[in-house]
Amino acid sequence: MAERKSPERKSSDERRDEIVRSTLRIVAAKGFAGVTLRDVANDVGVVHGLIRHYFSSRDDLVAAAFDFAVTSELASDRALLDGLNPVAALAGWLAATPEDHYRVWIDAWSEAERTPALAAALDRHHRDCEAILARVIERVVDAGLGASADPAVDARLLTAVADGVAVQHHAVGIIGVNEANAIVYSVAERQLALEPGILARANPVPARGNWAVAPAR
Amino acid sequence: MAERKSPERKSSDERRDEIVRSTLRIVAAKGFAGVTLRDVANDVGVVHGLIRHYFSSRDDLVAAAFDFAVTSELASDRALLDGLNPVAALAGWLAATPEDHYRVWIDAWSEAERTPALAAALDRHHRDCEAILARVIERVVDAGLGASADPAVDARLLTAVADGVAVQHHAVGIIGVNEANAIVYSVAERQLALEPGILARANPVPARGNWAVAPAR
DNA sequence: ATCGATGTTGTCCAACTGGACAATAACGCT
DNA sequence: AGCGTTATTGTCCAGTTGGACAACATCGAT
Repeated sequence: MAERKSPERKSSDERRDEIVRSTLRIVAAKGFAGVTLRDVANDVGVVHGLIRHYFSSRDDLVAAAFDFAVTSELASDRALLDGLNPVAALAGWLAATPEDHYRVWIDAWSEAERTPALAAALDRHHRDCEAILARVIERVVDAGLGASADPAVDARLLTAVADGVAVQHHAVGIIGVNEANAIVYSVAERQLALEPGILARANPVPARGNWAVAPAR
Repeated sequence: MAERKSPERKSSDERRDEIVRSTLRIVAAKGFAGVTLRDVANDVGVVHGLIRHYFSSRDDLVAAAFDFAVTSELASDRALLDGLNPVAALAGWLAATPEDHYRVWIDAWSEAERTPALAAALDRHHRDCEAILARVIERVVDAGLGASADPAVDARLLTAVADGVAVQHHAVGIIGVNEANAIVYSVAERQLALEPGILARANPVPARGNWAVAPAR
């Protein structure tokens, strides 16, 4: 319409990725419900009409953002855990995760009820998480360090415990990171018949996190 | 301004209560972030200006609604649990709760980050929950049916587990009510050295719930 | 009976929302 | 070089939002 400068045109995939990352930044600041096309556009540095060019609706954008966050998060976790010994991997997976990353999950739990696409992604990725943990448990058992009647069942149990502890830690703020880890570790050691204290001594590298909510701008 | 009929004037407290209950109905449908003064006003059957007459801001309204929901919920729970034997009380408290009630908590976890008043209420009521559970644990121990090195610590642990399981059940939908109860009960029995299966056999009355999200209108 | 306090209404507003779309500019292909 | 595709922009829109406020109605106290 008006003057037209040089709009620094980017490839489709690149721009799409940029938009998704900006959306995650907005989500971190205002939650899924607080995402507006204009905020995202402003963060990317484009006009809000362009967002619609890439995502047919706001819901599409929100669901894509969550999916991207978790997919990349889990991919890097898988790689990290594979390089550790079984006990360290277990301790790392169960360890408290960075605030930013869990907030996305908590927001998603809340928002999923009203966003079917988000609910579907949530179900999928929770199963992924359980599967990853089940595999780690199997490795622990195979190494003769613990016991599990059914790794899948124990994984489901421990996933629930880890999520609950994360809520108390991140959302409620009623417990600190040390207490959070202590709770999860004590339940896990008891459930898997591990030597008490072995998980804390594993000095775990907290897993998770690579979609990097960049400097807040 | 225009004609003035008979506005069916209500007492201040009555109206306030009405507004809070309507707000909770909106929260159940759209989450805390989805509460608008106009929706609430429409549900009550008044003009949106009146809501502001009672609550100085939208945030005030939201925080008051959560506070009311949980306060009344916990009050009725306390009364219910006191009338049960220790094991039944424990089983009842840990049992899966109605969907409506947990959704409010999940939404609050998500929204608390951006609403200080909500965060304060959340912290307060989570401590209440822990205290209630700690008391039940003490009764179980006093009755000689279980053991606890520190009821407060165990209460904190089991609260986290119950919340995590509730997330998996209500928000993610990955487990059913039976599996949810089975997980919480197994952890509790192990943690408190209870006879395995005793909680499930207690045939618990699921506690919680009296602020009654009325028929959806 | 009078009057101040307050419950209640209607109406206004500036800001913001998601969506739509025509115009334009850069690109990829032949 | 020409042409179709598409990334990108600016602008419009109808709807909704939280907030403000003057006018009016009802009540309780005196």
